[in-house]
Amino acid sequence: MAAIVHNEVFKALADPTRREILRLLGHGEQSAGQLAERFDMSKPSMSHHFSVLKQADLVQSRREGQQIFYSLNTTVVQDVLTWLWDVFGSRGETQASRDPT
Amino acid sequence: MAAIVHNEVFKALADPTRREILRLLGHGEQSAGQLAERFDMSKPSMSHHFSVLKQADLVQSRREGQQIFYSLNTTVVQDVLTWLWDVFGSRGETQASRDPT
DNA sequence: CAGATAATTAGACAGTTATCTAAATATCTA
DNA sequence: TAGATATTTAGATAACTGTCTAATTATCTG
Repeated sequence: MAAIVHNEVFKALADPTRREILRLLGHGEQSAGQLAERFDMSKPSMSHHFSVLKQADLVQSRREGQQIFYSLNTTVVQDVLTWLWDVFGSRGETQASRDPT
Repeated sequence: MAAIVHNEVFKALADPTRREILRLLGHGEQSAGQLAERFDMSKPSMSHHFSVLKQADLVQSRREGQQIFYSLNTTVVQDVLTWLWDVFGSRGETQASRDPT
């Protein structure tokens, strides 16, 4: 049940643009173009952010014709929540197994 | 209830050393020296990490004689949990208040 | 006060990251 | 196949970050 959270996940969350992308994807999947037009940033830069999120396994992608649709991968974020809860949430309670990073 | 999480908080969590510091502080407050001797890293480097954590308001410090004791600031992490939950936690369930945009 | 201890600040440096423009790849349609 | 559209890849660069050593500050004690 360890819920290992790789460093990539935290690094991916460290950028405000990427967090905003995740928040938008919270409304449902969107194409790269749809996402990109919401930001004042070049498309290659946006593509870079998609890549980081994908590498962290925070999002999934699917091609449909010329477009690529991104969506949240909620299970990984469950792991982040678990990590945070493990460190901060159980203050003063029984110390179960603890997972390094 | 918005639970604004500053960028500093996520940037602070992006480093594995800092996450380990937080984890250790989960057992209770510790002095800078006690924490530092757990890591294969110079004391100034550790001090830098303490500073980042403090700036993010993830930890608090208190001086006792020559030593400075650090402890978790759990309320800020509650905000992180809330942010994550807001984005990822309620997928597919009853749609409570969700941030517009 | 002088010396010891605990911790931080200052400054330098290597590695990483976010961003851009230009070029390439993939797909659709006429 | 040629052209249009959607997206990524390549390469460059400025800014940021983590680390170190050396120096400084703060506190305690004889």
